[in-house]
Amino acid sequence: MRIGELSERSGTPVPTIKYYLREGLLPRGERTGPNQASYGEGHLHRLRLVRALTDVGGLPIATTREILARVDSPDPPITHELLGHAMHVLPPATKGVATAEEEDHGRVRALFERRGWHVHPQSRAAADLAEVVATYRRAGRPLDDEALDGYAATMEQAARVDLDVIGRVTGTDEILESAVVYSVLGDTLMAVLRRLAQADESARRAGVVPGD
Amino acid sequence: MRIGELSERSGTPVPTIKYYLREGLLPRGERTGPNQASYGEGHLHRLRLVRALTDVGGLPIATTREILARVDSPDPPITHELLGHAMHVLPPATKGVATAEEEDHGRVRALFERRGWHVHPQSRAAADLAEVVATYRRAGRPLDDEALDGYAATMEQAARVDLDVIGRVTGTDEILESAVVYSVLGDTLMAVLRRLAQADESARRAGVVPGD
DNA sequence: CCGTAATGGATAGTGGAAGTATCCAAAAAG
DNA sequence: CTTTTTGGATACTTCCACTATCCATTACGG
Repeated sequence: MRIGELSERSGTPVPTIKYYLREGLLPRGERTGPNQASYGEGHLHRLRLVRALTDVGGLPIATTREILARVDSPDPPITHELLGHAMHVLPPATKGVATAEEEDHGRVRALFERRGWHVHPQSRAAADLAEVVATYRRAGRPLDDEALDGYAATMEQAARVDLDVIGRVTGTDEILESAVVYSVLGDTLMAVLRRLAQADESARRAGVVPGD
Repeated sequence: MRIGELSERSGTPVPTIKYYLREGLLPRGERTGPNQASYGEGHLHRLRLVRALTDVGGLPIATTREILARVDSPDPPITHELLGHAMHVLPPATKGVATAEEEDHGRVRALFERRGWHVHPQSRAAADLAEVVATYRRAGRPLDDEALDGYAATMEQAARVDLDVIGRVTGTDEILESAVVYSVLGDTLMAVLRRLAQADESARRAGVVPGD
């Protein structure tokens, strides 16, 4: 197909597709003449993936390009760590603006200890967590250990659902892509479901009989 | 205090504080002369709140202003629905770019039914959820009912932790602000904890003995 | 007391991100 | 055989979140 059909079928304007081609988010089509190229179903799939990650996942274009490059790279992730590897592909959850104090890092290490989490305390994710903990504190709403444990336990459950869902995907080369999709869109999904669950729980506690 | 100290104590550059004053995110200080004004601890608190919501919560300036305006407004939220009300103050979780089909809305209604959620299917949050469900589908990774239920159950648990934490806050006028902080920063916290829990769960399933 | 620095407030400018618009000669379509 | 579309390059636009500059005052340090 040519770019017009790609645009039609994906709902993306032609100039935007050209922009993604320039930026390397979408591979060029196969050249068939001086001003002709042909795109396949793979291009359409990739384009839909880009829109999902950027529009709903909220990823910047530059981050999306890096993630896709790693998803495409044929270097062999050891099967045994394929899923753990997929996590490395993911974008950082924070912008790294606030800086955490030793106090916050200590609380993060203690949390890992309590939950038996197998995570290197120097990892990027651990630093992100300390940053978020520090932000709660500075905003005047510190998180106590009970709350932190409660949220951690909740996310353990979410992670089990994630891995179950990803585990259902067959095809080694599809696993990495699906891990990215489920993880990135998962953040947005969690946020939306959490708002709904909050509203419901709030009504429930206010004494509104469910199903009323 | 004057603007220099406010800047010092909050870690925010003076020009940025002036920008927030212009944009109405921070109330003006009390005028004490033609070019002098004095700020109090309340201003410092508000400034830290703004930085928490924008830097770590990722909210745009305009959204932050609207939220703060509602937090400030003294119109009486009925105690019985104060927490549910707080949810209305919150920003939408999606940008409303993708459009869901009837199929997606149907799945959302069915989910509400299965979980006994007390939510109006025409609400903004329900539309957001349908949009996210549609995005998974278009990205070629549809969510089945089992996964959706699993995530919903997880977020019910998160919401219970949220309401427990918010419930510990005393002082009626503080509750709305804390509900906003916990909800907004909670999204980021969930995302970070989920990455960590995913990595741990992934290692666990790969046969790495925990605590090894 | 006096020179330097900081202040409140207004107005203008910057830099990055994500597209849009325009142009072109060469196909393609009706 | 005229009109539209195409691939590709280059230039332009819009929005956002700040920064910089300016100015007539205070405030501060020696």
